[in-house]
Amino acid sequence: MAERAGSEGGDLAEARIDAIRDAGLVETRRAQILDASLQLFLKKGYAAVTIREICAASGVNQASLYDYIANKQDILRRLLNRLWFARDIEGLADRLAADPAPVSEVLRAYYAENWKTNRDAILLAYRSVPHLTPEDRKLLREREERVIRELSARLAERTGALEEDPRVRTVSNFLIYLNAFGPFRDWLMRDGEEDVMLEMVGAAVDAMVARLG
Amino acid sequence: MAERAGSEGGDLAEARIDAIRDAGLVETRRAQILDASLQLFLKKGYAAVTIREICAASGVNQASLYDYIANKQDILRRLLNRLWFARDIEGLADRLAADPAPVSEVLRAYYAENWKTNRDAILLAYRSVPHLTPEDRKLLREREERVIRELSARLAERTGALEEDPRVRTVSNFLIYLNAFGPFRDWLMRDGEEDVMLEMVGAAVDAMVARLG
DNA sequence: ATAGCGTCCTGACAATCGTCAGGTGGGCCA
DNA sequence: TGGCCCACCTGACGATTGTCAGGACGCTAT
Repeated sequence: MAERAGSEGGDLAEARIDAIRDAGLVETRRAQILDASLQLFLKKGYAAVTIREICAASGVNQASLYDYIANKQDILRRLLNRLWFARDIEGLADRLAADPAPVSEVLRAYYAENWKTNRDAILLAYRSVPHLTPEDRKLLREREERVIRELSARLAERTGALEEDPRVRTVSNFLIYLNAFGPFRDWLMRDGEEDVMLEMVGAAVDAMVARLG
Repeated sequence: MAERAGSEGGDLAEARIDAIRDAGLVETRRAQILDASLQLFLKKGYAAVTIREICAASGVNQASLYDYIANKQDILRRLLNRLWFARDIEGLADRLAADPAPVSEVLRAYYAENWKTNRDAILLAYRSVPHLTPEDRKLLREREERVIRELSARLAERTGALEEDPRVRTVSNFLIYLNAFGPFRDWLMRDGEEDVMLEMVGAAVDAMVARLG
């Protein structure tokens, strides 16, 4: 009924289509479609983008498009699976578990690395929420909850705070929100201020983490 | 050519319509239309909401609607003027100038008061950006820039940092972003954690402000 | 060369969109 | 009571939407 990506499950259901036999071709064309769609969705918003625009930008014929994706919603779901559900924000928890450096340093390093990479994923996910079905929205939320829970566990472990302490959960939530600072504000931030941004965000993170001790 | 709201200018152009004589009635109907539209825009996103839905929700006839607003874009512009441009985030700078309490306390008090009030304005503005004309987008950005500039001036004044210091600008930007934390994450935060949230955010703000000294 | 098959594309569908012309009705003033 | 003005509404317009049936095309194997 639905193909599943390689991850541990929990991602959005992707329709199966078997009109085209050549699996490699399917992959190629789907990549074209998804790449073009992402650009357009980010620029104009999901609902304002037409199938015809996607076809023009991806070079896929309007009828052929439906040999590779089931419908417009299916494009969004595949994009979110590719960007959001496969995104390595969960790596933050793993890194806290593995890296013996001080918590605040681990966090700073993480932000410095991921700030720009996650940009598209964050913007697409936050802005697409209204266009998702309730079930898909639920899955998005559950993934966030899971990430926050893992992060909380590592954070408690490293700072000595209790995992049930609501402050731990709040800080976790906050750390993830901080990761979206760059993407959401880059219509205002100028180039070259990124190091300043990191320094100040780092200071904020330090303070919050210190409170947990 | 365009009505102007009472504020100091810089808001979005609203079309003038003179089909209806009774000014009070115009105000009433427009309020109905804008209230209904806001709910729908927040729930489904601007592009996905139809005029027919707005009419059904507001109780205004589909043809009569155009006696009170010029077109769909006009609704969004009026909403942003009412919510975003009239929003009192600028009050943060004023408050910093007037309140002799420590900077961090002033900030905490501000967040505590405005967290929920600005919710709709923030979500609508952030999510509507793709549906605005380039000119309107420019006005949104200019307003943010202005707010940040004023905030930077007060912040420099109070902390002794130089106004040209890029860290000041970054912290200002950050303070405004923080104001959107609640709205953006309330699909995850549970009720009753607001005080915890404020405590941790407060600690973060303290740390950043201290760095400016 | 020809048959067979898998991909691509022309062209169109029903539905829905934003918008509005033009008629209707009811209340107010003479 | 009659006329008029003004807000309301019916009904429809052209355009655009997501979707797809069915034919055209090109390749490969014989």
